Amino acid sequence: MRGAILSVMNETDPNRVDDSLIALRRILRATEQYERDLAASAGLSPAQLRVLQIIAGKPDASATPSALAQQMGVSQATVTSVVDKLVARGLVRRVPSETDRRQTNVILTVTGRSALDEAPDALQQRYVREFVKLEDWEQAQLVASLERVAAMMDAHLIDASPVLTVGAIDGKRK
Amino acid sequence: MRGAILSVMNETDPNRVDDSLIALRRILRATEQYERDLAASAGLSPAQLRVLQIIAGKPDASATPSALAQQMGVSQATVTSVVDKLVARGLVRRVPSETDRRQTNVILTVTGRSALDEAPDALQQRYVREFVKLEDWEQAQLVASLERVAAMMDAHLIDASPVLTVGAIDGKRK
DNA sequence: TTAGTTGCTTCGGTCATCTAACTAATGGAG
DNA sequence: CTCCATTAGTTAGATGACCGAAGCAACTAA
Repeated sequence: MRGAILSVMNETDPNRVDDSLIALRRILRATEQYERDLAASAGLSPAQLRVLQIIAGKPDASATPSALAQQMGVSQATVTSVVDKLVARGLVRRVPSETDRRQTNVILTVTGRSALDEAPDALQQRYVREFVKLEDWEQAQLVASLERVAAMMDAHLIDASPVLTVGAIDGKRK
Repeated sequence: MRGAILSVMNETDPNRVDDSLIALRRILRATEQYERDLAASAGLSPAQLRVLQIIAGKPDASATPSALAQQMGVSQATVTSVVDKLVARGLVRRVPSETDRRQTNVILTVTGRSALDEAPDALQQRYVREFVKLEDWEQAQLVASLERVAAMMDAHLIDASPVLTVGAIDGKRK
């Protein structure tokens, strides 16, 4: 790797910033890569998978397009097109809301549910397996650090809502 | 409820795995979002920016399409199209290799270089600013944790090559 | 009732990406 | 020195994600 490039120093060791950024990059890359493979093997695109996961994470297994858009950080128009595809595959269904007829609830079908079960969360798999092996204090440490980093990064970003399928985790450790 | 995995201490952790995954998700989302904003403000797409960064990170500010493809984890065809766009904007140039005429070197133009200078690395900006504020031990802690997580995630993935623009880092304060 | 707001879809684009050819150069086996 | 397999890149043709703007309902207030 590189190294001596930034040598001069005063207070903060620049290599540390560097190291942390590199580690972050690795994490990002690994995740992206994995997400792609995963989606591919499940016959779903990452975005489609994400929608399924978000919906599945809701208590009633349903969500409105606008909620999805917000959670995913994309526009409603985008959600519409992704949902279209999921509908076409019979993984979700659009059900008009009864309380407000402008709203549509996107709900999982049985097929969709099982498709999801086939495809574990992108981050999980390998990571979770390793994680549970750690000592208690190490886990706590990691969580604290990650949250710290997350806080540093998304400070201004509204609501980074966890998508993240608690369900899938439960499934594992039951 | 859950967490039967740990026994020793008070059964603190109501799902740490969860927490860590959520934090990770936040990090990913923040990064993606930021990358988009950034790219938008620089008039470049994320992929284009990434190519520029990788090239700039090379000692001679040049890289072959295949090298780019590998580092980015995409196909050569993709690189070709991204590079096409960069060429169209005059940010890079294709220069046939002299040693092997099958090869092409993609090099930064002056314009490309300055475009890059305008656009700091996606991860940096906010994150780095916060990072350097931390106490020394906290930084060390974070780095260790991040590396640990990275190792857990990319175990099998080859080469997570740091793209990451050493240049932009010392740009922060030299 | 009328006007404004909200939720969603439709439309027309751009960009990233892929796989499958295809072209050109290289380099090794005869 | 001549073939041909291999390697580097590009071209072609698709699909998907995404966006902004425009359109349409349905709600909400005045």
